[in-house]
Amino acid sequence: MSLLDNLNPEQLAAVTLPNQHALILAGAGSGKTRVLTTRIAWLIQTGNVSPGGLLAVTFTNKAAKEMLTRISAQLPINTRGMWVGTFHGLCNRFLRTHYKEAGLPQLFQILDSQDQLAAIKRVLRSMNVDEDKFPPRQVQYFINAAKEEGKRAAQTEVYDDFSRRCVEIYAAYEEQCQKEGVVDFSELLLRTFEVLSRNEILREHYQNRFRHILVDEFQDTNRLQYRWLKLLAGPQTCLFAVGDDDQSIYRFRGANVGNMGDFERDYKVENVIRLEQNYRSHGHILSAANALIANNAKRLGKNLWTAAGEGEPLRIYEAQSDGYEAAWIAEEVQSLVNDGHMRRDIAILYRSNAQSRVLEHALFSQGIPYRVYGGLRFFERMEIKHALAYLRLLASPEDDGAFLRVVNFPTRGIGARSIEQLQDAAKVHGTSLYAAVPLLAGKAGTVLAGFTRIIETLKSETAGLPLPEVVEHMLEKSGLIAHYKAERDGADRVENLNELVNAAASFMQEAQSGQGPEGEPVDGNDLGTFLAHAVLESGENQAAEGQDALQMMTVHSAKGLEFHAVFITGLEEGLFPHEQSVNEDDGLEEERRLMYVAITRARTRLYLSFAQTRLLHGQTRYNVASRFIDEIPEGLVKWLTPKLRGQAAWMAPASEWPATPTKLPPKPYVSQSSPGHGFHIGQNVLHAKFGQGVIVSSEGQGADARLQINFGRQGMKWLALAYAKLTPA
DNA sequence: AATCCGTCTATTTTT
DNA sequence: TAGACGGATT
Repeated sequence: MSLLDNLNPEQLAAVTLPNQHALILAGAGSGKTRVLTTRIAWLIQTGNVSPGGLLAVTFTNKAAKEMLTRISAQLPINTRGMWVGTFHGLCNRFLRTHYKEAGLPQLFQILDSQDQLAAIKRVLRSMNVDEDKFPPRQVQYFINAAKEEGKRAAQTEVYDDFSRRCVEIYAAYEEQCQKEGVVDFSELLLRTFEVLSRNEILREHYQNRFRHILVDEFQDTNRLQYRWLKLLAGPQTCLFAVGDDDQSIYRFRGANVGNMGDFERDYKVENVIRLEQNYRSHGHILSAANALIANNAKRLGKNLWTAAGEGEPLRIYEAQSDGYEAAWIAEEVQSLVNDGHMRRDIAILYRSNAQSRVLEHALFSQGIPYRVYGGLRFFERMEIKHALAYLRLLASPEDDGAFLRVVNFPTRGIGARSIEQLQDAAKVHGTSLYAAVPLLAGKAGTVLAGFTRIIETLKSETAGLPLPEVVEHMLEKSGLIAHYKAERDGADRVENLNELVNAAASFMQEAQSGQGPEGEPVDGNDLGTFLAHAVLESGENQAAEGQDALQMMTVHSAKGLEFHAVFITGLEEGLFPHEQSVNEDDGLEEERRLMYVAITRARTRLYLSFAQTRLLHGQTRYNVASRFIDEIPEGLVKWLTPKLRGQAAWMAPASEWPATPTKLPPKPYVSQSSPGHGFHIGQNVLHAKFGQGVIVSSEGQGADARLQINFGRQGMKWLALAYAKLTPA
């Protein structure tokens, strides 16, 4: 069996491309990962390159891991020596090796976004900056945006008072990080980039080493990442970029689709290979996706096709309210399960996390097991962050962030006054907080010395111990376990802390088996390596797999996944496309790409649903169906509810009604709020012809608002507010 | 040091 | 509506 068996002509062309730069436009479900890994295997097998000459970069650890597994499955070689990992993981590896050239301490610590925010808050406080005028989050965004443009504070341009001050804060933040020996996520990239730019010897070394650089999800790269790639790629390096501009959905975090076009131009790419055969979805689903995305103007161009049949039409459901929508979905899921489908092969997708609530409620009351993706991950939990802070102090006492986090946690009578004195002393002597402790006299000095003694004792007691035992020891001696055991709802936290010991154990095990997270053996006993691992790979953001459960997630997190049946919910103007995106430059097109991603997740069955009314932020909103529904050709869809322009579904004759959910949500929706005009739901009104009635529901806003009114004997009517002469009764 | 209360805010997310 | 956060209270 050859590597190249069963590849289609385009895949084959991509895999066996001679040594040159290449851009692969890989549509959804077109076998992108397979091409990437087979290309690597092929390059090695044909002797084009040795594993050490390969660099493959991804965005997520999951993708990197998957790539390594698949390469190993295809080739009986050791993947050791190959650089496969995330941008951040690879930069970390580089900086650990060349810490001197990078001007970093050997055991530099990595800050995650939370830590970074805390560090920025400290800077703001030390500079006496008004946090109302300069919200820490905004400053964080500013700094990261600058770094992702490759700019230091000195090079960051200023256009107003706000940005001027932000640049000053940026400069102070840089200085603080340097002093404390910490590095944030974007710093990993920028620092590596700078070292490579300025150090010719190193640059040439790596340029000579890496003969082939492969990039996954190229449409998601930001400007700095692209420049980083350009720097690593020497005259003899072939760049192989795989991406899909139609699936570019991360502009909001700096992704620059333009990199694809730039790459084509910068490297005079002769071969743009399109992978357009889709192996995932049935015909109607693909046609819907193609038709929808054709509404975007800025595209490189691509049309998916499948050898599979047309399959079923897309099913569209219009619900009276979000509650009804959820109840209907729950019933439909149950009937799919009754038909023998696994719950894990069914997904409910939504645009924003807030939508999961109603859905969860309906699923819960029908007793359908489900898993919601997103939320806190293991290494981001408070108790874990505390534990890691103790470990960080063991590894590097200069880490003021870690120091402040746990100096008084669990509480040991070290108040704000003591900390303030300590900070002053540290500032005067130019030392870290930890090193400044012996400088303090009096009560503050005593209590603080008590803390450093704990750390010192811990350090000597754990010297030479295996990592899991170090962690176990730390949990005891720090008092963390005791603290959470004493706390009312601390049981889960204690469990998580114990899980940290297991995490350390399995980290070591993985390290000893020769496969570090980046594919190279690591010193499994190295506390510093474990800490970096914890930050860079903060773990699954979902608890135990366990039973067969329905999958719930945002459309963003569904990217790259596929399911037998998919529900795309909340397809309403304002929600999907989101109202905030519509104002953004290119926002609508990105929303459409998001919808494209959502549609292409489905293999055989796709449901689209929307609700006339939705409770959002404690207010009832009256919604119109999403324009994306209109963009799907009629011939591909089947309306489960009567398609009535602007009319409520329940106005249709009973015969046309779909099966009503048997279990309705407990409270459909009750609202007294009004959408802009003077009338509200439940209000009694008088009409010249129909007499007295009560407002049942409404839709639209302002001048084109329409009200549904129950006139009792005269029946239910929809009236346009602008024409019906209504008076409050 | 812990608890309470008012205020604010509310797309999308990986590293 | 609900959650997170900061400041004030006990």
